[in-house]
Parts: sequence; structure tokens; C-alpha cells
Amino acid sequence: MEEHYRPEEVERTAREFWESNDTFAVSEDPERPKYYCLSMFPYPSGKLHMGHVRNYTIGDVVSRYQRMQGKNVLQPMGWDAFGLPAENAAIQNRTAPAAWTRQNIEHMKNQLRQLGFGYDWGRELATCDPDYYRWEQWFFTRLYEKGLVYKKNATVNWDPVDQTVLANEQVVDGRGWRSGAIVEQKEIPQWFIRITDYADELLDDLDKLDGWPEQVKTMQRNWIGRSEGVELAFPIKDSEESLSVYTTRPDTLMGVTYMALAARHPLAQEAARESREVAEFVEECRNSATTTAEMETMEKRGVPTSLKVIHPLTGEEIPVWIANFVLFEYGSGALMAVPAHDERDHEFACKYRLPIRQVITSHDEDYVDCQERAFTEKGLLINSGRYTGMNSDEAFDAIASDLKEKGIGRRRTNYRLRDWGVSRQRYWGAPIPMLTLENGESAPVPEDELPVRLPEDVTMDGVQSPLKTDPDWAKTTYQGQPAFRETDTFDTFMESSWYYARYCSPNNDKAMLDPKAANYWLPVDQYIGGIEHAILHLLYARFFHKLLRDVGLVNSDEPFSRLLCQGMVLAETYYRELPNGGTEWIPPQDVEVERDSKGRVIQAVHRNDGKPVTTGGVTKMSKSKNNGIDPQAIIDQYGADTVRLFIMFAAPPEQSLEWSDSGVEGAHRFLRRLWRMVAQHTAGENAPALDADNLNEQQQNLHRKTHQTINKVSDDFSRRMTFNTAIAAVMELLNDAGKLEVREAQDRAVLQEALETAVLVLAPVTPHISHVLWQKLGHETPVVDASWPQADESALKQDQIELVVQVNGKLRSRLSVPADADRETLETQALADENVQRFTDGKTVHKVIVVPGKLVNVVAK
RNA sequence: GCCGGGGUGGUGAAACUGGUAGACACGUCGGAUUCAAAAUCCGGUUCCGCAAGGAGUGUGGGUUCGAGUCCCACCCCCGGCACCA
Repeated sequence: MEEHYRPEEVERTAREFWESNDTFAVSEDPERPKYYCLSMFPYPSGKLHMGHVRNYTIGDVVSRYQRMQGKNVLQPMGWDAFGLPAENAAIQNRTAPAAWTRQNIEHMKNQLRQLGFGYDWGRELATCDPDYYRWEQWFFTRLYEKGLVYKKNATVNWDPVDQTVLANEQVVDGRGWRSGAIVEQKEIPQWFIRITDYADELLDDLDKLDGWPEQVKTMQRNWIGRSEGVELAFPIKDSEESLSVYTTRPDTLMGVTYMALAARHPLAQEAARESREVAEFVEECRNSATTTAEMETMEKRGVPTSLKVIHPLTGEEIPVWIANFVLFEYGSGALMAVPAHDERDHEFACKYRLPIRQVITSHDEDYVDCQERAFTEKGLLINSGRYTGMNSDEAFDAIASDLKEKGIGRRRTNYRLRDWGVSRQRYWGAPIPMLTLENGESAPVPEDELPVRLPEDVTMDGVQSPLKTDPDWAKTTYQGQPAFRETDTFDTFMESSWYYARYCSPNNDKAMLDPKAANYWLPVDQYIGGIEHAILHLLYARFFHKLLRDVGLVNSDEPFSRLLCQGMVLAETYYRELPNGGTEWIPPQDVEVERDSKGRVIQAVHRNDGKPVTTGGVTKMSKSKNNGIDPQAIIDQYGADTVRLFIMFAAPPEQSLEWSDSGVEGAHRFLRRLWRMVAQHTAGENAPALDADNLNEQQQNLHRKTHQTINKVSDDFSRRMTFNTAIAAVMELLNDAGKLEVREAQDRAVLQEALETAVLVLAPVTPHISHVLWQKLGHETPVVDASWPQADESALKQDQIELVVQVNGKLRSRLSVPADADRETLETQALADENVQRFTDGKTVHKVIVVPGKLVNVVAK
């Protein structure tokens, strides 16, 4: 066999084999256990980036590993094709979003093929295809009929110059990114889905998701934010009305010193009509912040109103303020402020010199001064009339029932989660299948008129959605009456909330899902994608799955049994200041880094002119900093196996990872070495059968190492999902195999076993080279269908082991002892050790700690 | 601001259950091979020190025979925050 590893040739051979044999096409087979492995589908932005390569390599490793376990493995791929970037590209390049998107899909699909991912391409789908979104439209009309969809006014970012709605991303420092105009908030009618109806189930079912990272479940729990509290009404002075608030701390009710309203609260709007100062503040709040993050980092400010409310228990008058930190969407858009026991209320009270009244004190003797800072823990009530002396929990109950008795309050469960607004005022999305009738009422588009097709032959002017500018598109009829189509499109999270289910019957034109296929494959056994999707996408997909279940399309409660969140791929940035004050970002490939003898970076220079560039730190690969590494160049130079191996070896999948070319060389070197070792081995005589009972020590050692490696890699691939340490274990095996001097037949036998094992367990990571080498090692079954190896227990046994001896916790000696030696023997041997004696000399031995199989620690003073 | 992560050699990392800190690589230094180079092979490489030894996992404290790992406080970095996907 050829001594030199030629990746191009090897990879072509393997790819052609898989393609001509339809290796990855699957169908339902009740005879075999199924395994559905899914990687989050990409947005077709143009080219694959390293984050994709990482995501899809992980998925392919898992899929191929499970296939070698004998499972019927489904691994599909598709395109999350609707979204904002296509509209931007369309404006820039004067192409229609549809054409741009389809071109990108074509290119990226080719790149995926080159990387050798084992997808069932027969199931490919693109969300911009009417055959896909028609079912989403159909499903939405079903939800409407079930009462899970409603229309209400909601706020959007409004660009007064371009006369258009902007996404949060398009608002920079409060201004429209194109026009530069100060963005206003505007209320427009939008469609919502009642995700809050499912809040309890979405929360409680998290406990069933044993295969999900704890951090993701925690984030979802906090996002849903279920709290038990009390809703109560403060009567407004000189009025019939009252101000309703929600609190999780009714035990602090006696400490209320002011009320705070969101600027959009009706009472705030009313107050604005009476006072110019209030009106100005309300107007300013309306246009200052666009996101929750901005709102909560803003300086806390407020204005007093002339309103007063009456404390329901004391009858005291309490002033009402309008404050910029009160969220209109949470609770009732108003809060009772207890500055002594809430940090935000405290800060606000200090700023505006509002009274701070302490009503809770610590259970311990610790002195708490609430004038200085808020005491937010539960404790004992003080200054609270008849509640004084109770603890917080007792007071909660007592106050809640007193309020209930007076008919001004009740216990209430509240959620931070809000209903899902799905309307977008954009073109490149699935049209919302709703109609507005002449009388102003809404109706769903009848089933036989679906899909509502998005016209694809359009020109984008960068301002308005073509759906809104075309005077004819919206005109239609409903039951013989004139009607107008909804010109908004769906949030793209709609498409990504059910694609995993559509892959089970992607070409079905009779139904959204074929329940037989869906219930064979679902739930997804392993889902893999970026941590940035921990909340929104994963919560919406879980919600959709429950909706699908309640319509009778699936019979499971959750879509994804196991979840792996992969870290981001980062790269160094380099730049130069331009004479005009701008910054030129230089791609890392164009930079030469000079190092000192220890390898520390001295300076970085441009490859073109040799002049220095400035290092700008490691960040997420992005277009704006020009530091995205295109995998194509590396695939072309080293081949797909090297790229896959490197990206899996560089770090565990959940960690963020800095790209470095030198690591690629290392990975390639390893594959060359593997190739050469197999070539040299197969050039000799055929290896005889391994005779495990008659091995010399060297042979035994390599035989043991082989079986240790099988155990290590199996555990790393399935339980731990740490592909980097699995690869390191194979490298160790190959290092040991390389040291074996081949003198006799059994040397060849243990070497054959070691090489076969290496090729086999690497097959999920580097499938092309393994495909070819497996044949060279004398096998007819393709490696993709080979069985995963099993470790032989008897090969793992070891008679002598090395034990560490510490004195006062510091390593002082090592002992070679029989594996089954008892505690006493170990203690005696350790104390007799020369080095141990040197360090205990002149001291008294107080204690000896023996951890069999690991270490002995001598405690001496 | 709130929620969730992370911080270990010159670099990527390993240490899985509280038990040898730095496996496996990259880089670098030295050597072999070569007319020479590439490729390959062998050896060294946390820091200080000639050595014995000492120090060392973001910072400061604590628990323990023993802490990268557990607890408390702090600093820095990253992700998400509902219209980027």
C-alpha cells in the first residue's frame, strides 16, 4: 500500500462509497433500536464557519458511534432559511432574498458534503419552501381555533424617518442604523400565542429532562420565573378606583413608603395629562430604552405625581411615583416600594429622599441598618402592628388572609414569562395566515387556501416590506366578502420550533406530520447546538412539541431527550489604525506572528508588507472584525479528516475554543503517522491470531493498553461527550504501539489489534481515513457498519501497581506494590521507605491515611 | 441591572468521586538522519534554584490528613435578556 497519506484521494474514495451505497438513507425499522441525532440547522448566511464545523462534527461523531452500536440512526440536515440577513443582502446586492438564500444553501450544502457528514439528504428541508411553511400556517389556524392565539397591541421600535419598524439589532445607541433618527416606541396590533398557558408544564417537565445540562434547565426555570405572591389593591385617594400591584413579599407590606408606576401604565398616562413635568418624563421613558437590558442598566429615575393611595391596613397616605425601572410587562406594571427590603427600591428612595421604614429584622442578633442598605432576606417582623414578632412566612399567610377577608387581595401565582409575540413587520418570513374583514374582525385563512405564498420575485428598497407596498397582494375575499390579508410575517423562531419533527416525514404533502413516523423517531435522542439558544429557541421548541401533542400529532411530552450545548469558536483579531481615524481589521491568515525562544509573542506583522499590526484580543468570529476563519482553505490544504480531528481534539465541546493553525498541523501529522504505521504493518507478513495467554511483558502491556483505550474512548464518546480526551487516548495507544519492537508473530498480532482498534474508534471522528485503512487491515465490512469493539476484562488485569506516598500531603516517594495489597502492608511499606523516613526524621507520626490503589499519606509533626 | 457559565505552563488543554497538578498536543530548545532541505525519529521543556529543595491552578480568606475540585468575599472575561439567529 502507498506509504504516503493522500487525503484528497482517500476522502474521494470514502465519499463515493457512501454516496453510491446510499449509506445514510434510513427508514423506520421496528426491529432495531432507533437513534435520532440532530444538530441545530444553520442559517444559510453564505459560507460555513468554524462554529458550524464544530457543531456538525460533534453530531456526526455521535451518529456514527451510535450506528456502530447497532442503532438505526437518523441524522438529517436542513436550512433555517428565513430571516433578516437575507433582506439586508438583497438591498446591498440588488438580488431577491429568495435567490440569495437558495444560492447560499447550494454552496453550504457542498461544503457539508466535503466534510463527510453522514446525513440522510433525502430528508433535507428549507423553511422558506412553501411545502414547509404551509403546515406552520395550517397549525397556526388550528391554534387560533383552539383559542391559543390572540391579537393585542404591543410596542415596536419605530424609525420616524424611514417610516419602518426596526429589530433591536437595528437600533444602535437609540438611533436607527440606516437613518440615524432617534427611534420611537410605537404600539401596533400583533399576534400572540398563549405560551403562558403552558408555563407550569414547561417548568415542571424540566425535572424530567435528565439528559439536559443543569445550567440550561436553571436558565429556563428563571426565565419562566414562577413566583407565589399576593395581588392587592391600594385604594386611590379621592377616587373610586384603586391601584393594583403584585408582590412576592406581602410580609413587608407594613414597610411600603411609596408606589412606582411604569411610564406606560394608564395612571401614568393620566398623570401626564395633568402635569408638564410628568408628561416630559413619560415621553422620555417611552423613547429611551429598547431592551430590558438597557432599561435595567439605566440610571434609576422618576417623578412624583399628585396621586396618593391609601395603605389597605394602616390607612396611611402613600405617594405615587412614575419610575423608569418598572417593567410594564411584569405583574400589573406597578409596584409597592419597600425600600428597607428591596435593593432597587432602596436606591430610588435614597436618590429622592423618600422614607425608608424597616419592618423585617434578622433572626440572629446581627444589627441591620436599613438606612444604609436594604435587608432583603426573610426574617422577623418589627414595627408591623399585630404582625410584629411573626416570621416572614407566618406574616405572609396572615397578611394574605387579612387582605382576602377585606376583599382587596388574593394569593396569586405569577410568571416572568410573557406570551409569545409572533408578528414581524418584515418581508422575508412566512406570511401570517390571517385576514381582516370589513367589520374589522379577524378570521383565519381557510385550509383549502393554504399556503399563503410569499411572492419571491420582489425588489427590496430597504425601507418597506414588499408585502406592504404592493397594493394588491393583501386584497382577497372571505366567504364572498372583501377581506385583507395580514402583511406581517412570522417570527423565524416559529419555523425552528418544529423542524425536528418535520424531518420524520419531510415530503408528506397530506399532513404536517405523519404520526407513525414521528412517533417512531421522536423524541430526538441527542440534540446539539450553541449555548446561545439555551432559552428562547429551546423553550419555544418545547412549547411547540406540547402543542403538537395536544393536537394529536405526537405522543411524547418533550422533543429532546439529551442536549449538548457547544461553546463558541473564537479567533485572534488584528488591526491597524487608518489615517482617516478608522480601523482596518486584518484577517488572521494574513498575519505572521513572531515569537521569542520560549514561544511568547513578540510582535505580529502583515504577510504582505512585513509591517507590524496591533493585536486586538480574542473574540467570537465575526464579519465586523474580519477574523472569521473559512474552513474551506483548511479543507483544501489538509482534508476533511484533519479539520474534524483538530476541532474535536482542541477542547471539550462545551468550552469556547480559540482557533489556531498550528494545531491543525499537529492533527494532520497524527493522521500521517497512523497511515504510515498501518502501511508498514501491512507490508509485512500477515498477523496470526492473538494468543492472549502466551504474551511476553511487552506484548501484554500493549494488549492491555488497547483494551484500556477501548474503555476510555467508549465512555468519552457516550457518557462524557469529551471527544478531546478520547482522541488523546488513541494518541497514547499509537505512541505505545510505535515503541513495540516487532520481532515475532505475536508482536504482529498485538500490533494488528492495536491498529485495528485505533482505526475503529477513530472512525466516527475521521471516517474517510478509517474507511480506507480498515480495508487495508483486511476487513470486508465497511468500517461505518463495523461493530464497536468491546474491552476484554482479562486483558485489563494488572498484578503490580504504583502507589504514591505523601508526608503531610506532599509527594515524597512511590511504591510498586501488588494490586491486592491490604492497608497494613501498605502502611508498613510506606513507613519503611527511605524517602519517607528522611522527611519524618525527628517528628512523631500522628496518623497514616491509606487510600488503597491510590496513595498513602503520613501525617507527622 | 438580572439570569447562566468560565479563569490551570509560552499556547490549546488534562486531572471524571476531595487524593501524584500539567496527560495528550502545539510551540520551542538540543540531538540523530540528510550533500542540504522537507519529512521522520529520540530527548528536554510550569516557575525560582547548580543542587537539595521551594513556590504554583484569577485575588483574599476558610474547611480538611490532603483543595484546581468544597465554603465565603472580591476581580476579570463570555453567553442570554423576549424583533440577530
